[in-house]
Amino acid sequence: MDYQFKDIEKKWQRFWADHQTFKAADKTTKPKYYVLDMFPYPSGAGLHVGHPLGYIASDIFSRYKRLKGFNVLHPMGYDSFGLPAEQYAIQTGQHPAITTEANIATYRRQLDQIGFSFDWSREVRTSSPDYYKWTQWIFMQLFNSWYNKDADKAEPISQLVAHFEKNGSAGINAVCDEEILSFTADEWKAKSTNEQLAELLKYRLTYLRESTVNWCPALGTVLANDEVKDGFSERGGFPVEQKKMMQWSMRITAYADRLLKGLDTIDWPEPLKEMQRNWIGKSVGALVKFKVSPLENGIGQDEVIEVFTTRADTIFGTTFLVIAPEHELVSTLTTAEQKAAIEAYIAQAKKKSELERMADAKTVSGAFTGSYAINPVNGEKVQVWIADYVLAGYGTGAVMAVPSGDQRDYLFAKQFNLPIIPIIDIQKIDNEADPTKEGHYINSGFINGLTYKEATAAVIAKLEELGAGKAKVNFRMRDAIFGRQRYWGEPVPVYFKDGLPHLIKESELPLLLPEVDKYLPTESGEPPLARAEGWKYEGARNNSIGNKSAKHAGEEASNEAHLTGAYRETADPRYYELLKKFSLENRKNPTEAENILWQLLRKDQTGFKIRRQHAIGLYIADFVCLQKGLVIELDGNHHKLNKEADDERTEALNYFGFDVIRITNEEVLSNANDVFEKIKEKLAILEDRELSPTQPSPVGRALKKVSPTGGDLEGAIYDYELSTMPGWAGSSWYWYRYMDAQNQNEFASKEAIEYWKDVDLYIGGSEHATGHLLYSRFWNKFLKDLGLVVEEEPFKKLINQGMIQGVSQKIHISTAGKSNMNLIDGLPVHTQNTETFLMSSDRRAEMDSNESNATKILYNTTEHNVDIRFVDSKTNELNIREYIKWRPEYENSIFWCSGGYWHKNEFHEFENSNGEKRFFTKPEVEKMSKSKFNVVNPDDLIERYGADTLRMYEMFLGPLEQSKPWNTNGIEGVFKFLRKFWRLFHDDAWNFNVSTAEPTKAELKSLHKIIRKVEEDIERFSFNTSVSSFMIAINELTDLKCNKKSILQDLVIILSPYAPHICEELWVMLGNDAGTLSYAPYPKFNPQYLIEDEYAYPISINGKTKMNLNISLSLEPKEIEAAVMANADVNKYLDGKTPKKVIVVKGRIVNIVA
RNA sequence: GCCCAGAUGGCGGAAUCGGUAGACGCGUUGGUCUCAAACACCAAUAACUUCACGGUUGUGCCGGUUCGACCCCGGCUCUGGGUACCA
Repeated sequence: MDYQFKDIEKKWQRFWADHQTFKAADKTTKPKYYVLDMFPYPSGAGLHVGHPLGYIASDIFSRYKRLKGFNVLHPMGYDSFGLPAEQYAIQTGQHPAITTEANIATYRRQLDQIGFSFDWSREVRTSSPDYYKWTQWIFMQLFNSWYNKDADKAEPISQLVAHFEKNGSAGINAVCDEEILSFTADEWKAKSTNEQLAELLKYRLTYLRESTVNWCPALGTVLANDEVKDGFSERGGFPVEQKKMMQWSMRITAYADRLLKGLDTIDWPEPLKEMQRNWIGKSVGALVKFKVSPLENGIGQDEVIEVFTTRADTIFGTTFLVIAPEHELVSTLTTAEQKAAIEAYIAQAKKKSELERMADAKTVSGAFTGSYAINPVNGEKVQVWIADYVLAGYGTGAVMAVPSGDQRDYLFAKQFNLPIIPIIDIQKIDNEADPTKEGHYINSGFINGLTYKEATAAVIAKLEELGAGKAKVNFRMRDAIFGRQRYWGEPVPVYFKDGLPHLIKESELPLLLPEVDKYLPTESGEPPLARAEGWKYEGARNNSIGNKSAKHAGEEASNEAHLTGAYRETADPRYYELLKKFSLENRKNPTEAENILWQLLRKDQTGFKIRRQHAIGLYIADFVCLQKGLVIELDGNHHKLNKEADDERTEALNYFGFDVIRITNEEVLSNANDVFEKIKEKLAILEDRELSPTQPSPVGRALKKVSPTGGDLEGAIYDYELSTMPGWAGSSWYWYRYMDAQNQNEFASKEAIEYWKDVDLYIGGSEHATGHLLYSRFWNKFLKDLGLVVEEEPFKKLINQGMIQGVSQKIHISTAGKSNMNLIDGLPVHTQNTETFLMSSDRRAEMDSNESNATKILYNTTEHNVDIRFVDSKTNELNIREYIKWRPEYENSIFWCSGGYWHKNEFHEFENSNGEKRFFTKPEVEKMSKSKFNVVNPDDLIERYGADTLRMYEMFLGPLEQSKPWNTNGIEGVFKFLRKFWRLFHDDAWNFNVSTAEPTKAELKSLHKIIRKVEEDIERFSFNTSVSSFMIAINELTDLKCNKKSILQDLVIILSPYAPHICEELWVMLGNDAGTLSYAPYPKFNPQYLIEDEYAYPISINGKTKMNLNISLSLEPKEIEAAVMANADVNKYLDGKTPKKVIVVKGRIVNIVA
């Protein structure tokens, strides 16, 4: 039978699934090999041909390693939390879990039909509670750890507490916040629990702090630095602004040095390592303190400006200081005369958006504060300026400006006429700064005459002696923000009590993601999780609730409230005592109006319970009916509030779900009964308020329940953290889960981790360079510090597969729509109000190069993408009929070619034209994407050629690591190759026909050439060249008419990683057991078969090859030279000249210098 | 601006250690088969030149090292990626 790829592929895919052929063993004597693909996000768009590229490479490698006798772990799963599903949920109301599920199904179907050898029994999904339980668990370990710089590793926070109890804060060398307290052991013990917790938060590896974040209003979330491009969100391209928010952060900076050093130990592409190095941004320099020269009024006394510099050696060239506009000393240092200028500058700098600042990078701006600082090494007074080229977030937010050595300082000095002092003898500073480190110092006090190295050491020593500075290493990398104001992510296993974060119990994991009515922030800007009803942590009840999920605890609480009818309201606990005091005082001293109204409202006279002076959030309502959610406010002399404040109260109360009616004191005093009736009416029409006493406060999340008149409800319910973890949380440890995916007790067992250790080969895109790949290394190092994993680096060898771009087809369409064209005397002519025209690319090019600008303007067109289905990829000819079906608005349009035009399916030829009748589009390489209509779907190709052809063709395209445009044109060549391979096993009538005869020398040579070649190629990940070699081998064997079983069987094994389906089929036809091919031993290369007696030496004269000469390989160079010189043809080329020299490289070449 | 990677026929690419540049595939051209088309098969295919044998040029550009350079060195140009007032 001919090669029936469809049946074969289906059959074997089912066989592999049914027999779990690729299940990795847990206990084995085989050496392990772990091949991993970067975690895919299952997007709704499905796969295009670019996606499987890396998977095919890793699959070939995995299959190859199995043949080589390794126990291979090659898993696949889904990074299934993330923005696209959530965006879709917002638009459609569809739960992201459902969308995700559907996307995964599509993804899986597409993966399966390519024939990957994944061990699906280990599949993981980050959005599954079984999985994110452990993401939350790792978060808890981070929370419970601090970084001990002396030990250079993370340690349990309990060790830190033990130290505090014994020695106080002395002797601790930690990576922590800047504002830590100093205390003795006794002082520590005297602190309240909350004070202690607040202090410990400054040390924890995951901690809360107010950070300036990239806030994207359109997405309603905070973005990581690498998710922001040029002031816009990478996803969606929405504007991003800076905003201060309380955020969870990860103290990745603790690991900065180890992350940097580790790069030298791993086999990754150099550009990728370089990106990480830049991102970490280590700079070695010094911290220098400049004392502020006090003003006449004494202001600035004792103030010090700290600067960071990498060129301490240039300190004598400092002619002014520049501090960031946001620097904390700006207001202190600004003199009265300069105040206006400084304020104006700050206002202007604030207004500038990120984008404008970037566009503006060349213009120099700044303002003088009026103050001076003193250079510690020479006592000179220098001016202190502010300028936005100094960034508040880097170093100390202040620089010592050395205009002779730093270009930005130089431009600044020129702009504002500040002095420029040369400090190195060979410095050339006439036109620009010269940052040289060569030469000897001048104008530099005690370092005059020294060289760079000597000077740097001398300056730092001097600074230390003066107490004015010290050597310091600075990192560009910032701690990573670890919260997203989003729904579709892991909940943070934290609740708040007294405004402080506490972990839930380990036994309560996973903290399930609650259901919400909408996937949007609340009206007050709280994250979507604030919408979850009854989603609260119930502290005191925990013991009785036991292991039940926290969501259940919340439900129970609200059920109970229903039973008792207890409508209760939340007061802000931070102000609870104060609020209680005020409300009691108010109650004791009511105004006259209040008193009158209270007599009418009390004791259920309205039919409902009314409370007075009751705290809600930060406010004390005059009267409130909690059941109906009605607040009655008395305005007048009592409150002395202006209208604005009243409105604010109303808004806040509305937010809590209350209606507010306002009554003036006069109304009550003049006619109390009318007011009473009005209130009764209002109460009658209002529905009962929903029993969800859980709305968060806009003033703070740390709410707890208090009774209406005060008094803490014991066993209170606490708020959970409402933000969720960022996308990188789940992917920062997933490779460990694959080692032991079903484990219910640990994220992975010790045995599994000790066996699999790390990823031997990791394949994926370089877009993860500063995100996933950095965070993963960070978490891995942390887990290692805790003794949970064994390797310092998780990904030993990494390969970036290149991007596959699409080829778009562009069409030129008249700009102004139906206004530009008419047909006059059979020629398209520009007039008004007629038809659109479309221009063939050759016509457009012709017009652009030959005709006047006026014509070009007249026939102005814009480029539009055409679906590539309507274009012949070889000729770029557009199928106009099909195109019109797709875009019916162009049904009556004119399709203008170089030799005429098409109109309503008729071609009108121009007179005397020899131009084209065909309508061409313009191909252009760009990103493959649905919106560009240039997506090539692997499903279509598999339908036409089969998975084996697709796999081999993707590899054949070119080097794995190189980016390249997809072009389907060559795929037939690969298909032909497979068919030719199939043919080797069959006679002319397609009957299976294999001979058991002994192979010939030539056949063995072909076989062993390919065995060695493929082995070498796979080991260096050069898959494209091995496909070529297969073609050569099959061509050779076809020429030899080889159908020897011993040759073909080995060939089946070595080809099977590339084209597994056809090989499985042939393997069985050759008489082997089904399913044994995947673990067959790789054929052993025998160099004996390649030994030659003769070699066709290329003979070159002066380096130019002229001819080949067969010479025995046993001859030595001298003999070869003699043989060559004796040859008649060689002498013909020499044309009588005597050679000056003859170079002979045995087995390589002969070169005659004439 | 800085850092990194790359540039080879009409196209994708090969040349693994400084040793025959253009393997393999696509496309194109010619041929066989066919009533015809498709498929399949055979042959040619870097450019220039020559009826042909052959000759000349040729791996982005300029120069160097070497018996010999796509490969090593120096200086540029262009393309792609990363990154940015980082002190």
